[in-house]
Amino acid sequence: MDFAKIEKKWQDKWEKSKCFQVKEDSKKNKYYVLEMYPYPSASFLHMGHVRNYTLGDVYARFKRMQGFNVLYPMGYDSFGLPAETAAKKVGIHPKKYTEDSIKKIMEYQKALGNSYDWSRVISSHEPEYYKWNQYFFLKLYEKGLAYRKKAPVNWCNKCESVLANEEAEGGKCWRCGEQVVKKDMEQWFFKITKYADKLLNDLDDIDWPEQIKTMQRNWIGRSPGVEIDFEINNKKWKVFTTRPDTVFGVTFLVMGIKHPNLFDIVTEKQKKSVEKFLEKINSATEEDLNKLEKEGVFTGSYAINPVTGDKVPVYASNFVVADYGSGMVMAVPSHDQRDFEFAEKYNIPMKIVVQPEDHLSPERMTQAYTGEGRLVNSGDFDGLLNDEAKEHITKFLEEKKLGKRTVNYKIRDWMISRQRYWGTPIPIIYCDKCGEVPVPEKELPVLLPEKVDFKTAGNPIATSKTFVNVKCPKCGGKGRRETDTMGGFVDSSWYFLRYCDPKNKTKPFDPKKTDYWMPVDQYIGGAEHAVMHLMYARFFVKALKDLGLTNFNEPFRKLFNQGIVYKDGAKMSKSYGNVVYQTDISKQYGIDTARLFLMSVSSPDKQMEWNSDGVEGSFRFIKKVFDYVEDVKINKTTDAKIESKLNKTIKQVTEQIENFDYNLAIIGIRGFFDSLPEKTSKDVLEKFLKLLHPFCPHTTEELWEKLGNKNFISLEKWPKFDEAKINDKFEKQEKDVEDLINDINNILRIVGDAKKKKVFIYTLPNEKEIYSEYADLIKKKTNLEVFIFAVNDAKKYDPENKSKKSKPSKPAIYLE
RNA sequence: GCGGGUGUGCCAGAGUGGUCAAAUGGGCAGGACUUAAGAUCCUGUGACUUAGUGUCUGCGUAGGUUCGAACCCUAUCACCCGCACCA
Repeated sequence: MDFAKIEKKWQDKWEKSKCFQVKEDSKKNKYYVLEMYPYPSASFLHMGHVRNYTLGDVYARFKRMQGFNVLYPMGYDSFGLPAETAAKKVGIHPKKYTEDSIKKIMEYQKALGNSYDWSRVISSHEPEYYKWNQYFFLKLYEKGLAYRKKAPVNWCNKCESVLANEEAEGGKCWRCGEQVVKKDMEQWFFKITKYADKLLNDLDDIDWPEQIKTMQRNWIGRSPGVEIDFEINNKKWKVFTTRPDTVFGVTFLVMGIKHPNLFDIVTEKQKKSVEKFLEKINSATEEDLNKLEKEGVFTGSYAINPVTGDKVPVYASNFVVADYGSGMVMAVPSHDQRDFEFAEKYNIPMKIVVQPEDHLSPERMTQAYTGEGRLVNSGDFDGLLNDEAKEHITKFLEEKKLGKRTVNYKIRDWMISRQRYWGTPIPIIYCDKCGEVPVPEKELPVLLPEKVDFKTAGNPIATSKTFVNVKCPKCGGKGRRETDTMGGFVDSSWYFLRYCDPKNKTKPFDPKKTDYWMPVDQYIGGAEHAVMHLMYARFFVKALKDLGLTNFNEPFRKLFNQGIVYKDGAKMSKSYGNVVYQTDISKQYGIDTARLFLMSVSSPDKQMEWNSDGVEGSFRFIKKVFDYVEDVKINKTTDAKIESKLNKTIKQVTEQIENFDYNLAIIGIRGFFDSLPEKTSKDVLEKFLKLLHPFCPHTTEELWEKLGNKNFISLEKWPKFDEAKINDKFEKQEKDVEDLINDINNILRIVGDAKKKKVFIYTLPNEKEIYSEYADLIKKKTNLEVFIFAVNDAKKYDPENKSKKSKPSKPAIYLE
């Protein structure tokens, strides 16, 4: 079996025949299988990649054989930092670096034998692709969904450059080691928050792992509550709370120290101490900030509690997030742990307003009470269960115009701008007269300048004068082009749409085509994208729908998270130095072995420990199949036993592949193969090959051809099972025979006498025929000469009269 | 701290109330074949016991529910992954 030759042969044939290229066909049901497109940073594939791609290919091949029109494309997420870093370090242009990598990766991917439609390859760094990023940006900008505002970025003073989070790890600049500071700079955003509710609610309609949905729900962080007006120095300030039931217990207010209007309420007298406090917090490094406990400072002002009229002090503290809610909270130390800790530290009194059965008293409390109880010290609301009181007090506040219901979200707008070269230029021009001016659509794409200086600090793109200095599209005056580029998540938010129509020159895609193919039926990728890519892509699709460009709500109907491949206790990756390359295995055993092995060791959604030992087993199996099919004698008929087992196997394997229980499916296929007799029918063989095909496409194509078929097994119909042919009687028989064999072997072991050469089996008269059918098997498994008698057989050989022990399904045994 | 997950035999990994001493593969041991090695095939692989039997121990640890638990519940430990003061 020359697997290298076989692989090459079929990969060439597939490519030449274009058999995996698809087009829209209204007569056929479509199925869109997609793996998250890879970032082409590494020019090799390791077992983690092979596992991921095989996972998708098995599904695509399975669905194709089931008669679906399967779209299964591949492409490259080719913009991004690593290429730029390489350019700076080694002096290779990111474009060359990227395109070289893509070439290599593609070569390795093709060697996997996956059934991609290679005519649809896209790379996001190509102008034909990123042009449409710019187009979408302009559309979103028109609708007010793209906007610019100040936001903090990582900044290195020495390099005078913005740093990506990865470059600012540990709060130090990766290049010079300088302390990284947070600096407010103008940044571009997409208004994902506008879609918060849709993003949350539509999760119910998609078939994703619960874990990912939960992560997205938490990330969106919807919390309904009330905004209450507190008066400070005769001015109303809004305060958001989810616990209006505790409003009578407010003993102080806290404003976030980053609140833009903090100094409006700081009194002259307190100014110095507030400033000192801010200085202290600001000088702390990013790392220390996370460990910092709740600290605060009195602002000098007092607020009036709208329901009690009490005057309570207003503090500023680091524990309040300035850009959530109103950036200020009402503190109820008796019923909120954070407020409790703060109050203890600064000796602020507390007031109990929710009283549980076992009475609380402020003196004895060691932590806040956040449970259920009845209201006390709350005026007319006393006696209500606090849960009911929430609603009553909210109504009261609304009636008295002291507050109103609102919903807050944790999710923030999506910051898309990067002060980086290797990305899509943002199509905006700044003009002294006209301000921020979008580039007219017909001037797209705004090409990324190739000749830039990677040596100087800052964003390399800014070194291209021809790029930066342009005329204002509005007034023709002097303009300056935006030098920020879009982060890579913009690219990956719609690439699955481009696959539907990858060569379209006039539009990002033809809606007729996306309407046919979308949504992606089965998306496959790592869980690490739970709240980034998967959220952005959902937002994008929803926004595009509102722009009238598409007709569907969700991009990915089903999602499957593959498990990570580990080795020596760490995730397989180049940086850990524990990679096993695709070629390490394929050279020695062939790629089908690698595929089969990876799919059989464990459930695909679980992490797995790489262990090369097991590969042998998969290799042996493929070899056995190969030898068997080459030498098998073809029988015209098939006996009912095999027929039953075959149909049962088809039934189970079909279900198992559908549910991604690939490991179990393979066990079933192997089990069926083991039960094949020396002679078998072509039909059985062909069905068996079809079941195996998604896992071992090359081997099965080769054997399919050997059986005299001229077409591709890849395009054959998935076998159907016939429930009527499944007969459990055979299974019972098999089990009985197996028991018998075990018994014989058991006796052999007990007597410890290797001299036994013959086994005499005494069955009930009506069972003799059944056991006789298995005589060969019994011989094989016991290594004894087999004689089978019915108990009433007058001529039977039975010197010890064992035959009287015979029972139904349990023949008697005598060894000699 | 919160949320999610995992913990099974020498190893990897199935199994989620009885049919479980626990699939499948690997490793290891023994046997067949062979001049030999390899390949292939068969058997065994918790303990004790037994002409095909029976008993005990056992699925992170400790309890509980049940006629019955690897599987359900409670507590606990370990590891992994997210989020991280969101009022």
